[in-house]
Amino acid sequence: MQRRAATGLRLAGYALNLHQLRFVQEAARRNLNLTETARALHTSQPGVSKAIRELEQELGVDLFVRHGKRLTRITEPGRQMLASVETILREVANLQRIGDEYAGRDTGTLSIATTHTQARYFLPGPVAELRRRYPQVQVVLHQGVPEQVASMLKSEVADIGLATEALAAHEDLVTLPCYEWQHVLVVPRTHTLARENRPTLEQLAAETLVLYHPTVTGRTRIDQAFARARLAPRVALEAIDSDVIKTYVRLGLGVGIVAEQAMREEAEAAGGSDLASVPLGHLFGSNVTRVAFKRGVYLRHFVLAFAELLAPRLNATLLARALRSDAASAVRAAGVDGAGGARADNDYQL
Amino acid sequence: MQRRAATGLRLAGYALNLHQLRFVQEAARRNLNLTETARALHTSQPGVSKAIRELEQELGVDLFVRHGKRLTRITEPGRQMLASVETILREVANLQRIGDEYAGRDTGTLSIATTHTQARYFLPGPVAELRRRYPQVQVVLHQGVPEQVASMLKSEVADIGLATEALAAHEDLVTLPCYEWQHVLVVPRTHTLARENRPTLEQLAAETLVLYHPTVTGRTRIDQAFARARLAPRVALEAIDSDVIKTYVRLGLGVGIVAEQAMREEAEAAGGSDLASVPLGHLFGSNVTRVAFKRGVYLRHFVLAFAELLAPRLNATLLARALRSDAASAVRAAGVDGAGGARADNDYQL
DNA sequence: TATCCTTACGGAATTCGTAAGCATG
DNA sequence: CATGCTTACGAATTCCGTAAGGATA
Repeated sequence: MQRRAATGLRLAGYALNLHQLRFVQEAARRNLNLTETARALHTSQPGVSKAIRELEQELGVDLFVRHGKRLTRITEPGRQMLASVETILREVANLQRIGDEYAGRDTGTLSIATTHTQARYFLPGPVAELRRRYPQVQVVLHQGVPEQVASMLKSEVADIGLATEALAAHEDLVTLPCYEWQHVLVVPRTHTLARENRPTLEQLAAETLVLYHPTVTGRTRIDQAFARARLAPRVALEAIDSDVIKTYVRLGLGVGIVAEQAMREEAEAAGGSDLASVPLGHLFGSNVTRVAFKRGVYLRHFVLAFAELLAPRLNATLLARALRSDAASAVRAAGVDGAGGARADNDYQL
Repeated sequence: MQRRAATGLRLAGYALNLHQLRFVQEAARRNLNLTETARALHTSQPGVSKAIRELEQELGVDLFVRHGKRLTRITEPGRQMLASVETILREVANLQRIGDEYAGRDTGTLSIATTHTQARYFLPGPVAELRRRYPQVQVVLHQGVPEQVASMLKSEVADIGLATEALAAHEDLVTLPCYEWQHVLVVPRTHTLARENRPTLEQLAAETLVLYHPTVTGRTRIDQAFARARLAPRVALEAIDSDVIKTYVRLGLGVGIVAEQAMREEAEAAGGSDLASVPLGHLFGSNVTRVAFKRGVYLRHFVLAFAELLAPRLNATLLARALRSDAASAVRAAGVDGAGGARADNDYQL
C-alpha cells in the first residue's frame, strides 16, 4: 500500500480484493468463527483475521463487533455490506460459469438438490434423458429434506433444486411449479379398501397407518386433515421413504399413504402388482412440486435443458424471465424501509 | 499462479482480481482502446494488456476479438460477462458508499446531473435547503443535455439525475416523476398577446418566435404541434437557455416560448415585471420532469433526503421499492431469449 | 485450561513500471 | 510511419505461511 500511495495509483478504492470478501462471507456463514472459516477455505487462520481487519480499515467501518478477541455479531453496516458481498461473489462465480459454458461446450457438472421421493421416482427419467443428450455432463445428486435443498441452492452447491415444500419461503430463490400430485392409499390387493373409490377419513382412521416421517413433504397435510376431523389415527410406523412404507404394507403392518409417484411402478407392472393404490386427493388436497434456482446465478444451457425435461413448460425464455430480478438490493432496502417491508416476488406462476 | 498451484490454494477460482475487471469495463467503454484505457485509469498500457489476457486465460474464453494486435470487437461470452462485471464493480462501489455512510456520518459529496432549466430554476431551492441541513455535504452540479445526464448516471459520475426526457429509455436507470410543467408564452407586458388567455397556434405562427434549441427538452413537442397544424412559424433565434430567450424577447426580437419555471421569478416580482407570460399547455401538452438513479447503486441518506426535497412524495420507502430490481441478469437474459425480449420496468408511477 | 483472535516475522511469488518488439492501417 | 498491442525483464512490494502472544468462557 506504501508504494501505491507513492505512485498515486490505487484505482479508486480497489485495494479491496476478492479473498477478503470471500472470508467475510464464509465467516458470516459460520457464525463468525474465523478458525473454522480458515479451515473451510483451506488457508491459515491468521490470514483470514488479517484480511478482514484490512478490509474493515479499507471501508472505514467495522463489519463485526468484537468482545475482546472474539467476534460476537455483525454490525449494521456489516449486514448491509454482506448483501453486496453476496452479489459480488455470485457474479464472480457467474463469470466462471459463462467461461465454462463457452469454453468446453458440453462438458460440466449438473448438481441437483432434491428430496428422496423426487430422486427415486421422478428424476430417473429426466436424468437418463439428459445423460443421453449430454454424455459429457456429469450429474451429481444431493439428497436432503426441503430445507437442506434450499440451503444447497443458496450456497451454490447445487444448480437446481426440486422439492414440494419450503422453497418458496426463501427470498433469494426463484421457484416455479413443476408438476402436481396427490397422496394415494397403499393396500394389499386383497384389502377391502382396495375396491373403495373415495375412502373417508373415518375409514382410514379405523386402520393402522404406515406414514411418512413428519419431516417428509406432505406429512403435515395428512396430520392436519385428521386433526380437523377430530380423528387420531393409530400410526404403526413412520418412514423416510416410500419404499420402506410399501415394504411394511406388504408385511401387513397396516395401510400406507404415499405420494402417487411412488405407486406408478406398481400401476404399470405387467400382470398387476400385489399392492393396490387409491387416490386420496379428496382428503389431503393436491401438492405442487417446484423447481428452484438461486436468484441471479447464471444457468448453463444443460441446466436449462434439464429444467425443460422436468416440465416442458419450463423453457429457457420463461426461466430467463423468472430469474431476472435480484435480491441483494432488496436485502439492503429492507433496512431502509424498516426490515419486513421488502419482499420480492420469488414464486412465478405459469 | 505457480506458487498457489503448488500449495494447493487458489480458493475456487479467485485468481481473478478487481483490477482486471476494471480494465475490461473501461476498455469496453472506450472502444477497446487499451492505450486510452490505461491513461484513464492512471496505469501503464502493458499492464492493462497483460491483465486482460490473464483474465481471459483464467476464464477460458476470449472477451475480445483480436485482429493481429488490435482489439476489434467484444465476443458473445465477453458481452455476457460484461454484465456481470458491471454488477460486481457497482457493488464494490456500494461497499465503499456504505462504509462512508457509516464512517463519516454527514460528510460526502452529492453529485447531481441535470439540464440547464432545472439547474437554473428548479434546483436552487432544494440545493440550498440540503446545504442547510447537511453543511458538510459538498454539492456538485453537472450540466448537460438529457442524454449526457443519463450517461453520467450510468458511469456513476452522478448520484442523481433530473431531466424531462431520455431518462426513461435507459434499461439500467430507474426514473420517477418529480413535477409537471407546461410551456408558457413570453411577451413584453405591452404586447397584445399578453392579454390573450388561450392563444391559438395560428396566433403564435403569425409572430416571430424565439425558441429553445432543438436539443433542449420540449422543443420537439413544439415543432410537432406546429407541424400537425400545417404551420411553419418563423423562428428568429434558437437558444439553449431560457434567460437568453427572455433577453431577446425584451429586445423585441419576437415572442418567446419557455418552460413555466423560467417565468416564476417574473410572476413573483414585486411591482410586476416587464415581461408577461401566458400558459400554453393547451397547445403543447404538459411535460413531466423526472428524477433518475442508476439501478442498484446504494444511496446515502443525504441523497434520499435530497430526493425528498425535490418532491415530497419521493421518500426513502418509495425509492427503496423502486430501486430494488437489477439489470445485470436482464442483460444476460436478453441473450437467452433473443435480444429484445427482456425489458425490465424502469419507470415507476407513484 | 481450552478455544480463538491478534500480532510478528521472513521467504517467496506477484505485481507493475520501463524498454523493446512487432503488426496494422 | 504512426498508432497500438504484446513480450521481456527486474526491483519493489505484497502475500501467506509458521510461530508466539494474549483474551475469553
